[in-house]
Amino acid sequence: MFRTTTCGALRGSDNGRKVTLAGWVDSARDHSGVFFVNLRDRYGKVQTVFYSTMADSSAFELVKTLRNEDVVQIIGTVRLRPEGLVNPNMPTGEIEVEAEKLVVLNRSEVVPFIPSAPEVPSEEMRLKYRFLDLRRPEMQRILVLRHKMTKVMRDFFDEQDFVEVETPVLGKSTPEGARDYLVPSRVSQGSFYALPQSPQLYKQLLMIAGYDRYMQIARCFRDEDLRADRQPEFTQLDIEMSFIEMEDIIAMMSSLVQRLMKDVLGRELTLPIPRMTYDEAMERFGHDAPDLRFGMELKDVTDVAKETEFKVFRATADDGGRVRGINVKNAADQFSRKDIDGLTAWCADQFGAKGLVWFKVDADGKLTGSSAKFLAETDLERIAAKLEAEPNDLLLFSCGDFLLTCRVLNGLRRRLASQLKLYDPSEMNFCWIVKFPMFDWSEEENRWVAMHHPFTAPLVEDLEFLESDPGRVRAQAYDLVLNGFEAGGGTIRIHDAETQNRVFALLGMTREEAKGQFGFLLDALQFGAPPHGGIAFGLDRLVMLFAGVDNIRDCIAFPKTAKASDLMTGAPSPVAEKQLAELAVKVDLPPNGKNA
RNA sequence: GGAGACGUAGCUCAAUUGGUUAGAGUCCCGGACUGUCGAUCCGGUGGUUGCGGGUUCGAUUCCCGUCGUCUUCGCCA
Repeated sequence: MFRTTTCGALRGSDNGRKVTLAGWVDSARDHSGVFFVNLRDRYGKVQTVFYSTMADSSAFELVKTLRNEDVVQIIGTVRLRPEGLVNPNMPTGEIEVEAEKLVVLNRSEVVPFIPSAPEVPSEEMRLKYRFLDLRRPEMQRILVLRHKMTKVMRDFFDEQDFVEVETPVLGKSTPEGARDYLVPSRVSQGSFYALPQSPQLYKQLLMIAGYDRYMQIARCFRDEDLRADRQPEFTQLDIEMSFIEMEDIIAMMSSLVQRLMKDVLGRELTLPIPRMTYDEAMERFGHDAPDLRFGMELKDVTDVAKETEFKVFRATADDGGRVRGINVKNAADQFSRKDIDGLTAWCADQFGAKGLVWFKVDADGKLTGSSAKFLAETDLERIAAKLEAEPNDLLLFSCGDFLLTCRVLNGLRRRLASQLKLYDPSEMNFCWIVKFPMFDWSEEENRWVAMHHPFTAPLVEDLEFLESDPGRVRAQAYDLVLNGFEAGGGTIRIHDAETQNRVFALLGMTREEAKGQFGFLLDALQFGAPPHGGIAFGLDRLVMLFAGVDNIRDCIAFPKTAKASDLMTGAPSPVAEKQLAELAVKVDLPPNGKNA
């Protein structure tokens, strides 16, 4: 037997047990007559001790040659540590293993970095030597947490009669949505598969096929630029149900989240999860995924702006724009003029804000600041009242069209809350956002585009405006928000061909175009499609939030860099001419082609 | 596609307004030590300052380009 126990398992009660351990050398300490080796595996660490007086003297010579990350097997006896030498910082600190035999299973070269070192190496090093990085306890904690979460998900849905079905990875490219990853076909030269952005259409077809409760932990691909919380290859918990309404999905998923909180983090979550409409979220927080762990809500003062002579305010209001602001409570003394200029420049750079109007509240509750002199006393008082200004508050205002003020104030709100530590980072704050708009007007394409996807069902009460006032139509859509991140989202689908065709028409798609792209779905809708809907959670992001880390790469075993490359394997890479020839693919780099 | 930050020893970092031989910790090598646990102590090896160009008497430092990593805007139905 290679090992009779793991490195993290031994306790005082194992005193006297003869054990065989196997693992990596975490540290080796030479005290001449006594030699300590801390042995590590994914279950923990245990101290082993070698004495110069041990029976097998060759083992004592051998142990002196051990270096970090050598893989060894140690046979010995568990001993309670002598009095005063117990290490309370180690779970196995009550005991040590007195070695009798040492087998070197494999020597390690000198490692580029030591997994147990206190300083974390640069991310570049970690990604290049990911196998070493994954030896770090923090990475093991996250990957095990991820496993627990997917296990809870599978158990939960299994108990509710869901069926896990795998859908294809090689699929058909569709023009809507994100850029596709393409895979050339050898058998049909000149034709391409697309990797799925999500299993959306397949899961709807499964509903039509009668699998009324479907789940999948599905890999999805989107060839778009990356972010701290976005990878080109990511995982969704994908759900679809038949004969249900939005309330059923929300209840089901709320219950899952409650279970995850309980089983994974040991924390209670009281249901129901609060709800907010999209309009309310945009009005109060400037974003459709508001972070509700802190206040600093957006307040509108456009009506004051309309009546004032202060040009910045007045012009905005007269142009049909909005003047909105936030109150940074009790922070005026923490922001110098220079700091505020810094915030203004940041807003200009990040969101295209023309400027910020700011006031500080003095000890008498009066607004002061460079813009105060342009405003009448009564206007200042009205503004102060609307923002519930108190002495030493800092008020920041953004002027412009509604969406600009949303972007600017949401950005400021998040940045300042983080900077001023206005929330408990360990809080898990869930919220459902409902009643999203169906369509967005695209200036670029000069047409309406679907905000979710073109199979989303409109709210029944808004159906009548579908042609007359598309901007007014709201969708049967719902997002779960956790700590200001969109954790997941879903919709009730259109299940009749007539409504589907009306939506396609509004999106500027002819019947022929729709048929060409989604013909199989339109066909299927005519063969007995049940009412259905579903949702998908971003698993990597959910793990990130449950693990309390701020980076999705730490939640994926082998992630990609911001340029979508894998520093360990070197993917993507050029391929042999022969491979390209088989696929009838020609590489045509631009003259300044940056490709290697 | 745009913006910003960073790139110095194997690793983590320092280096004053641009100024002598680019330092420290760790790792590694050698030595000491019978109770350490981020061991300690003594000694030693280790550098094309990412790469290319420019300014300068002199560049880790300033400028331009380029590559890489990160953050972010656009983008992500």
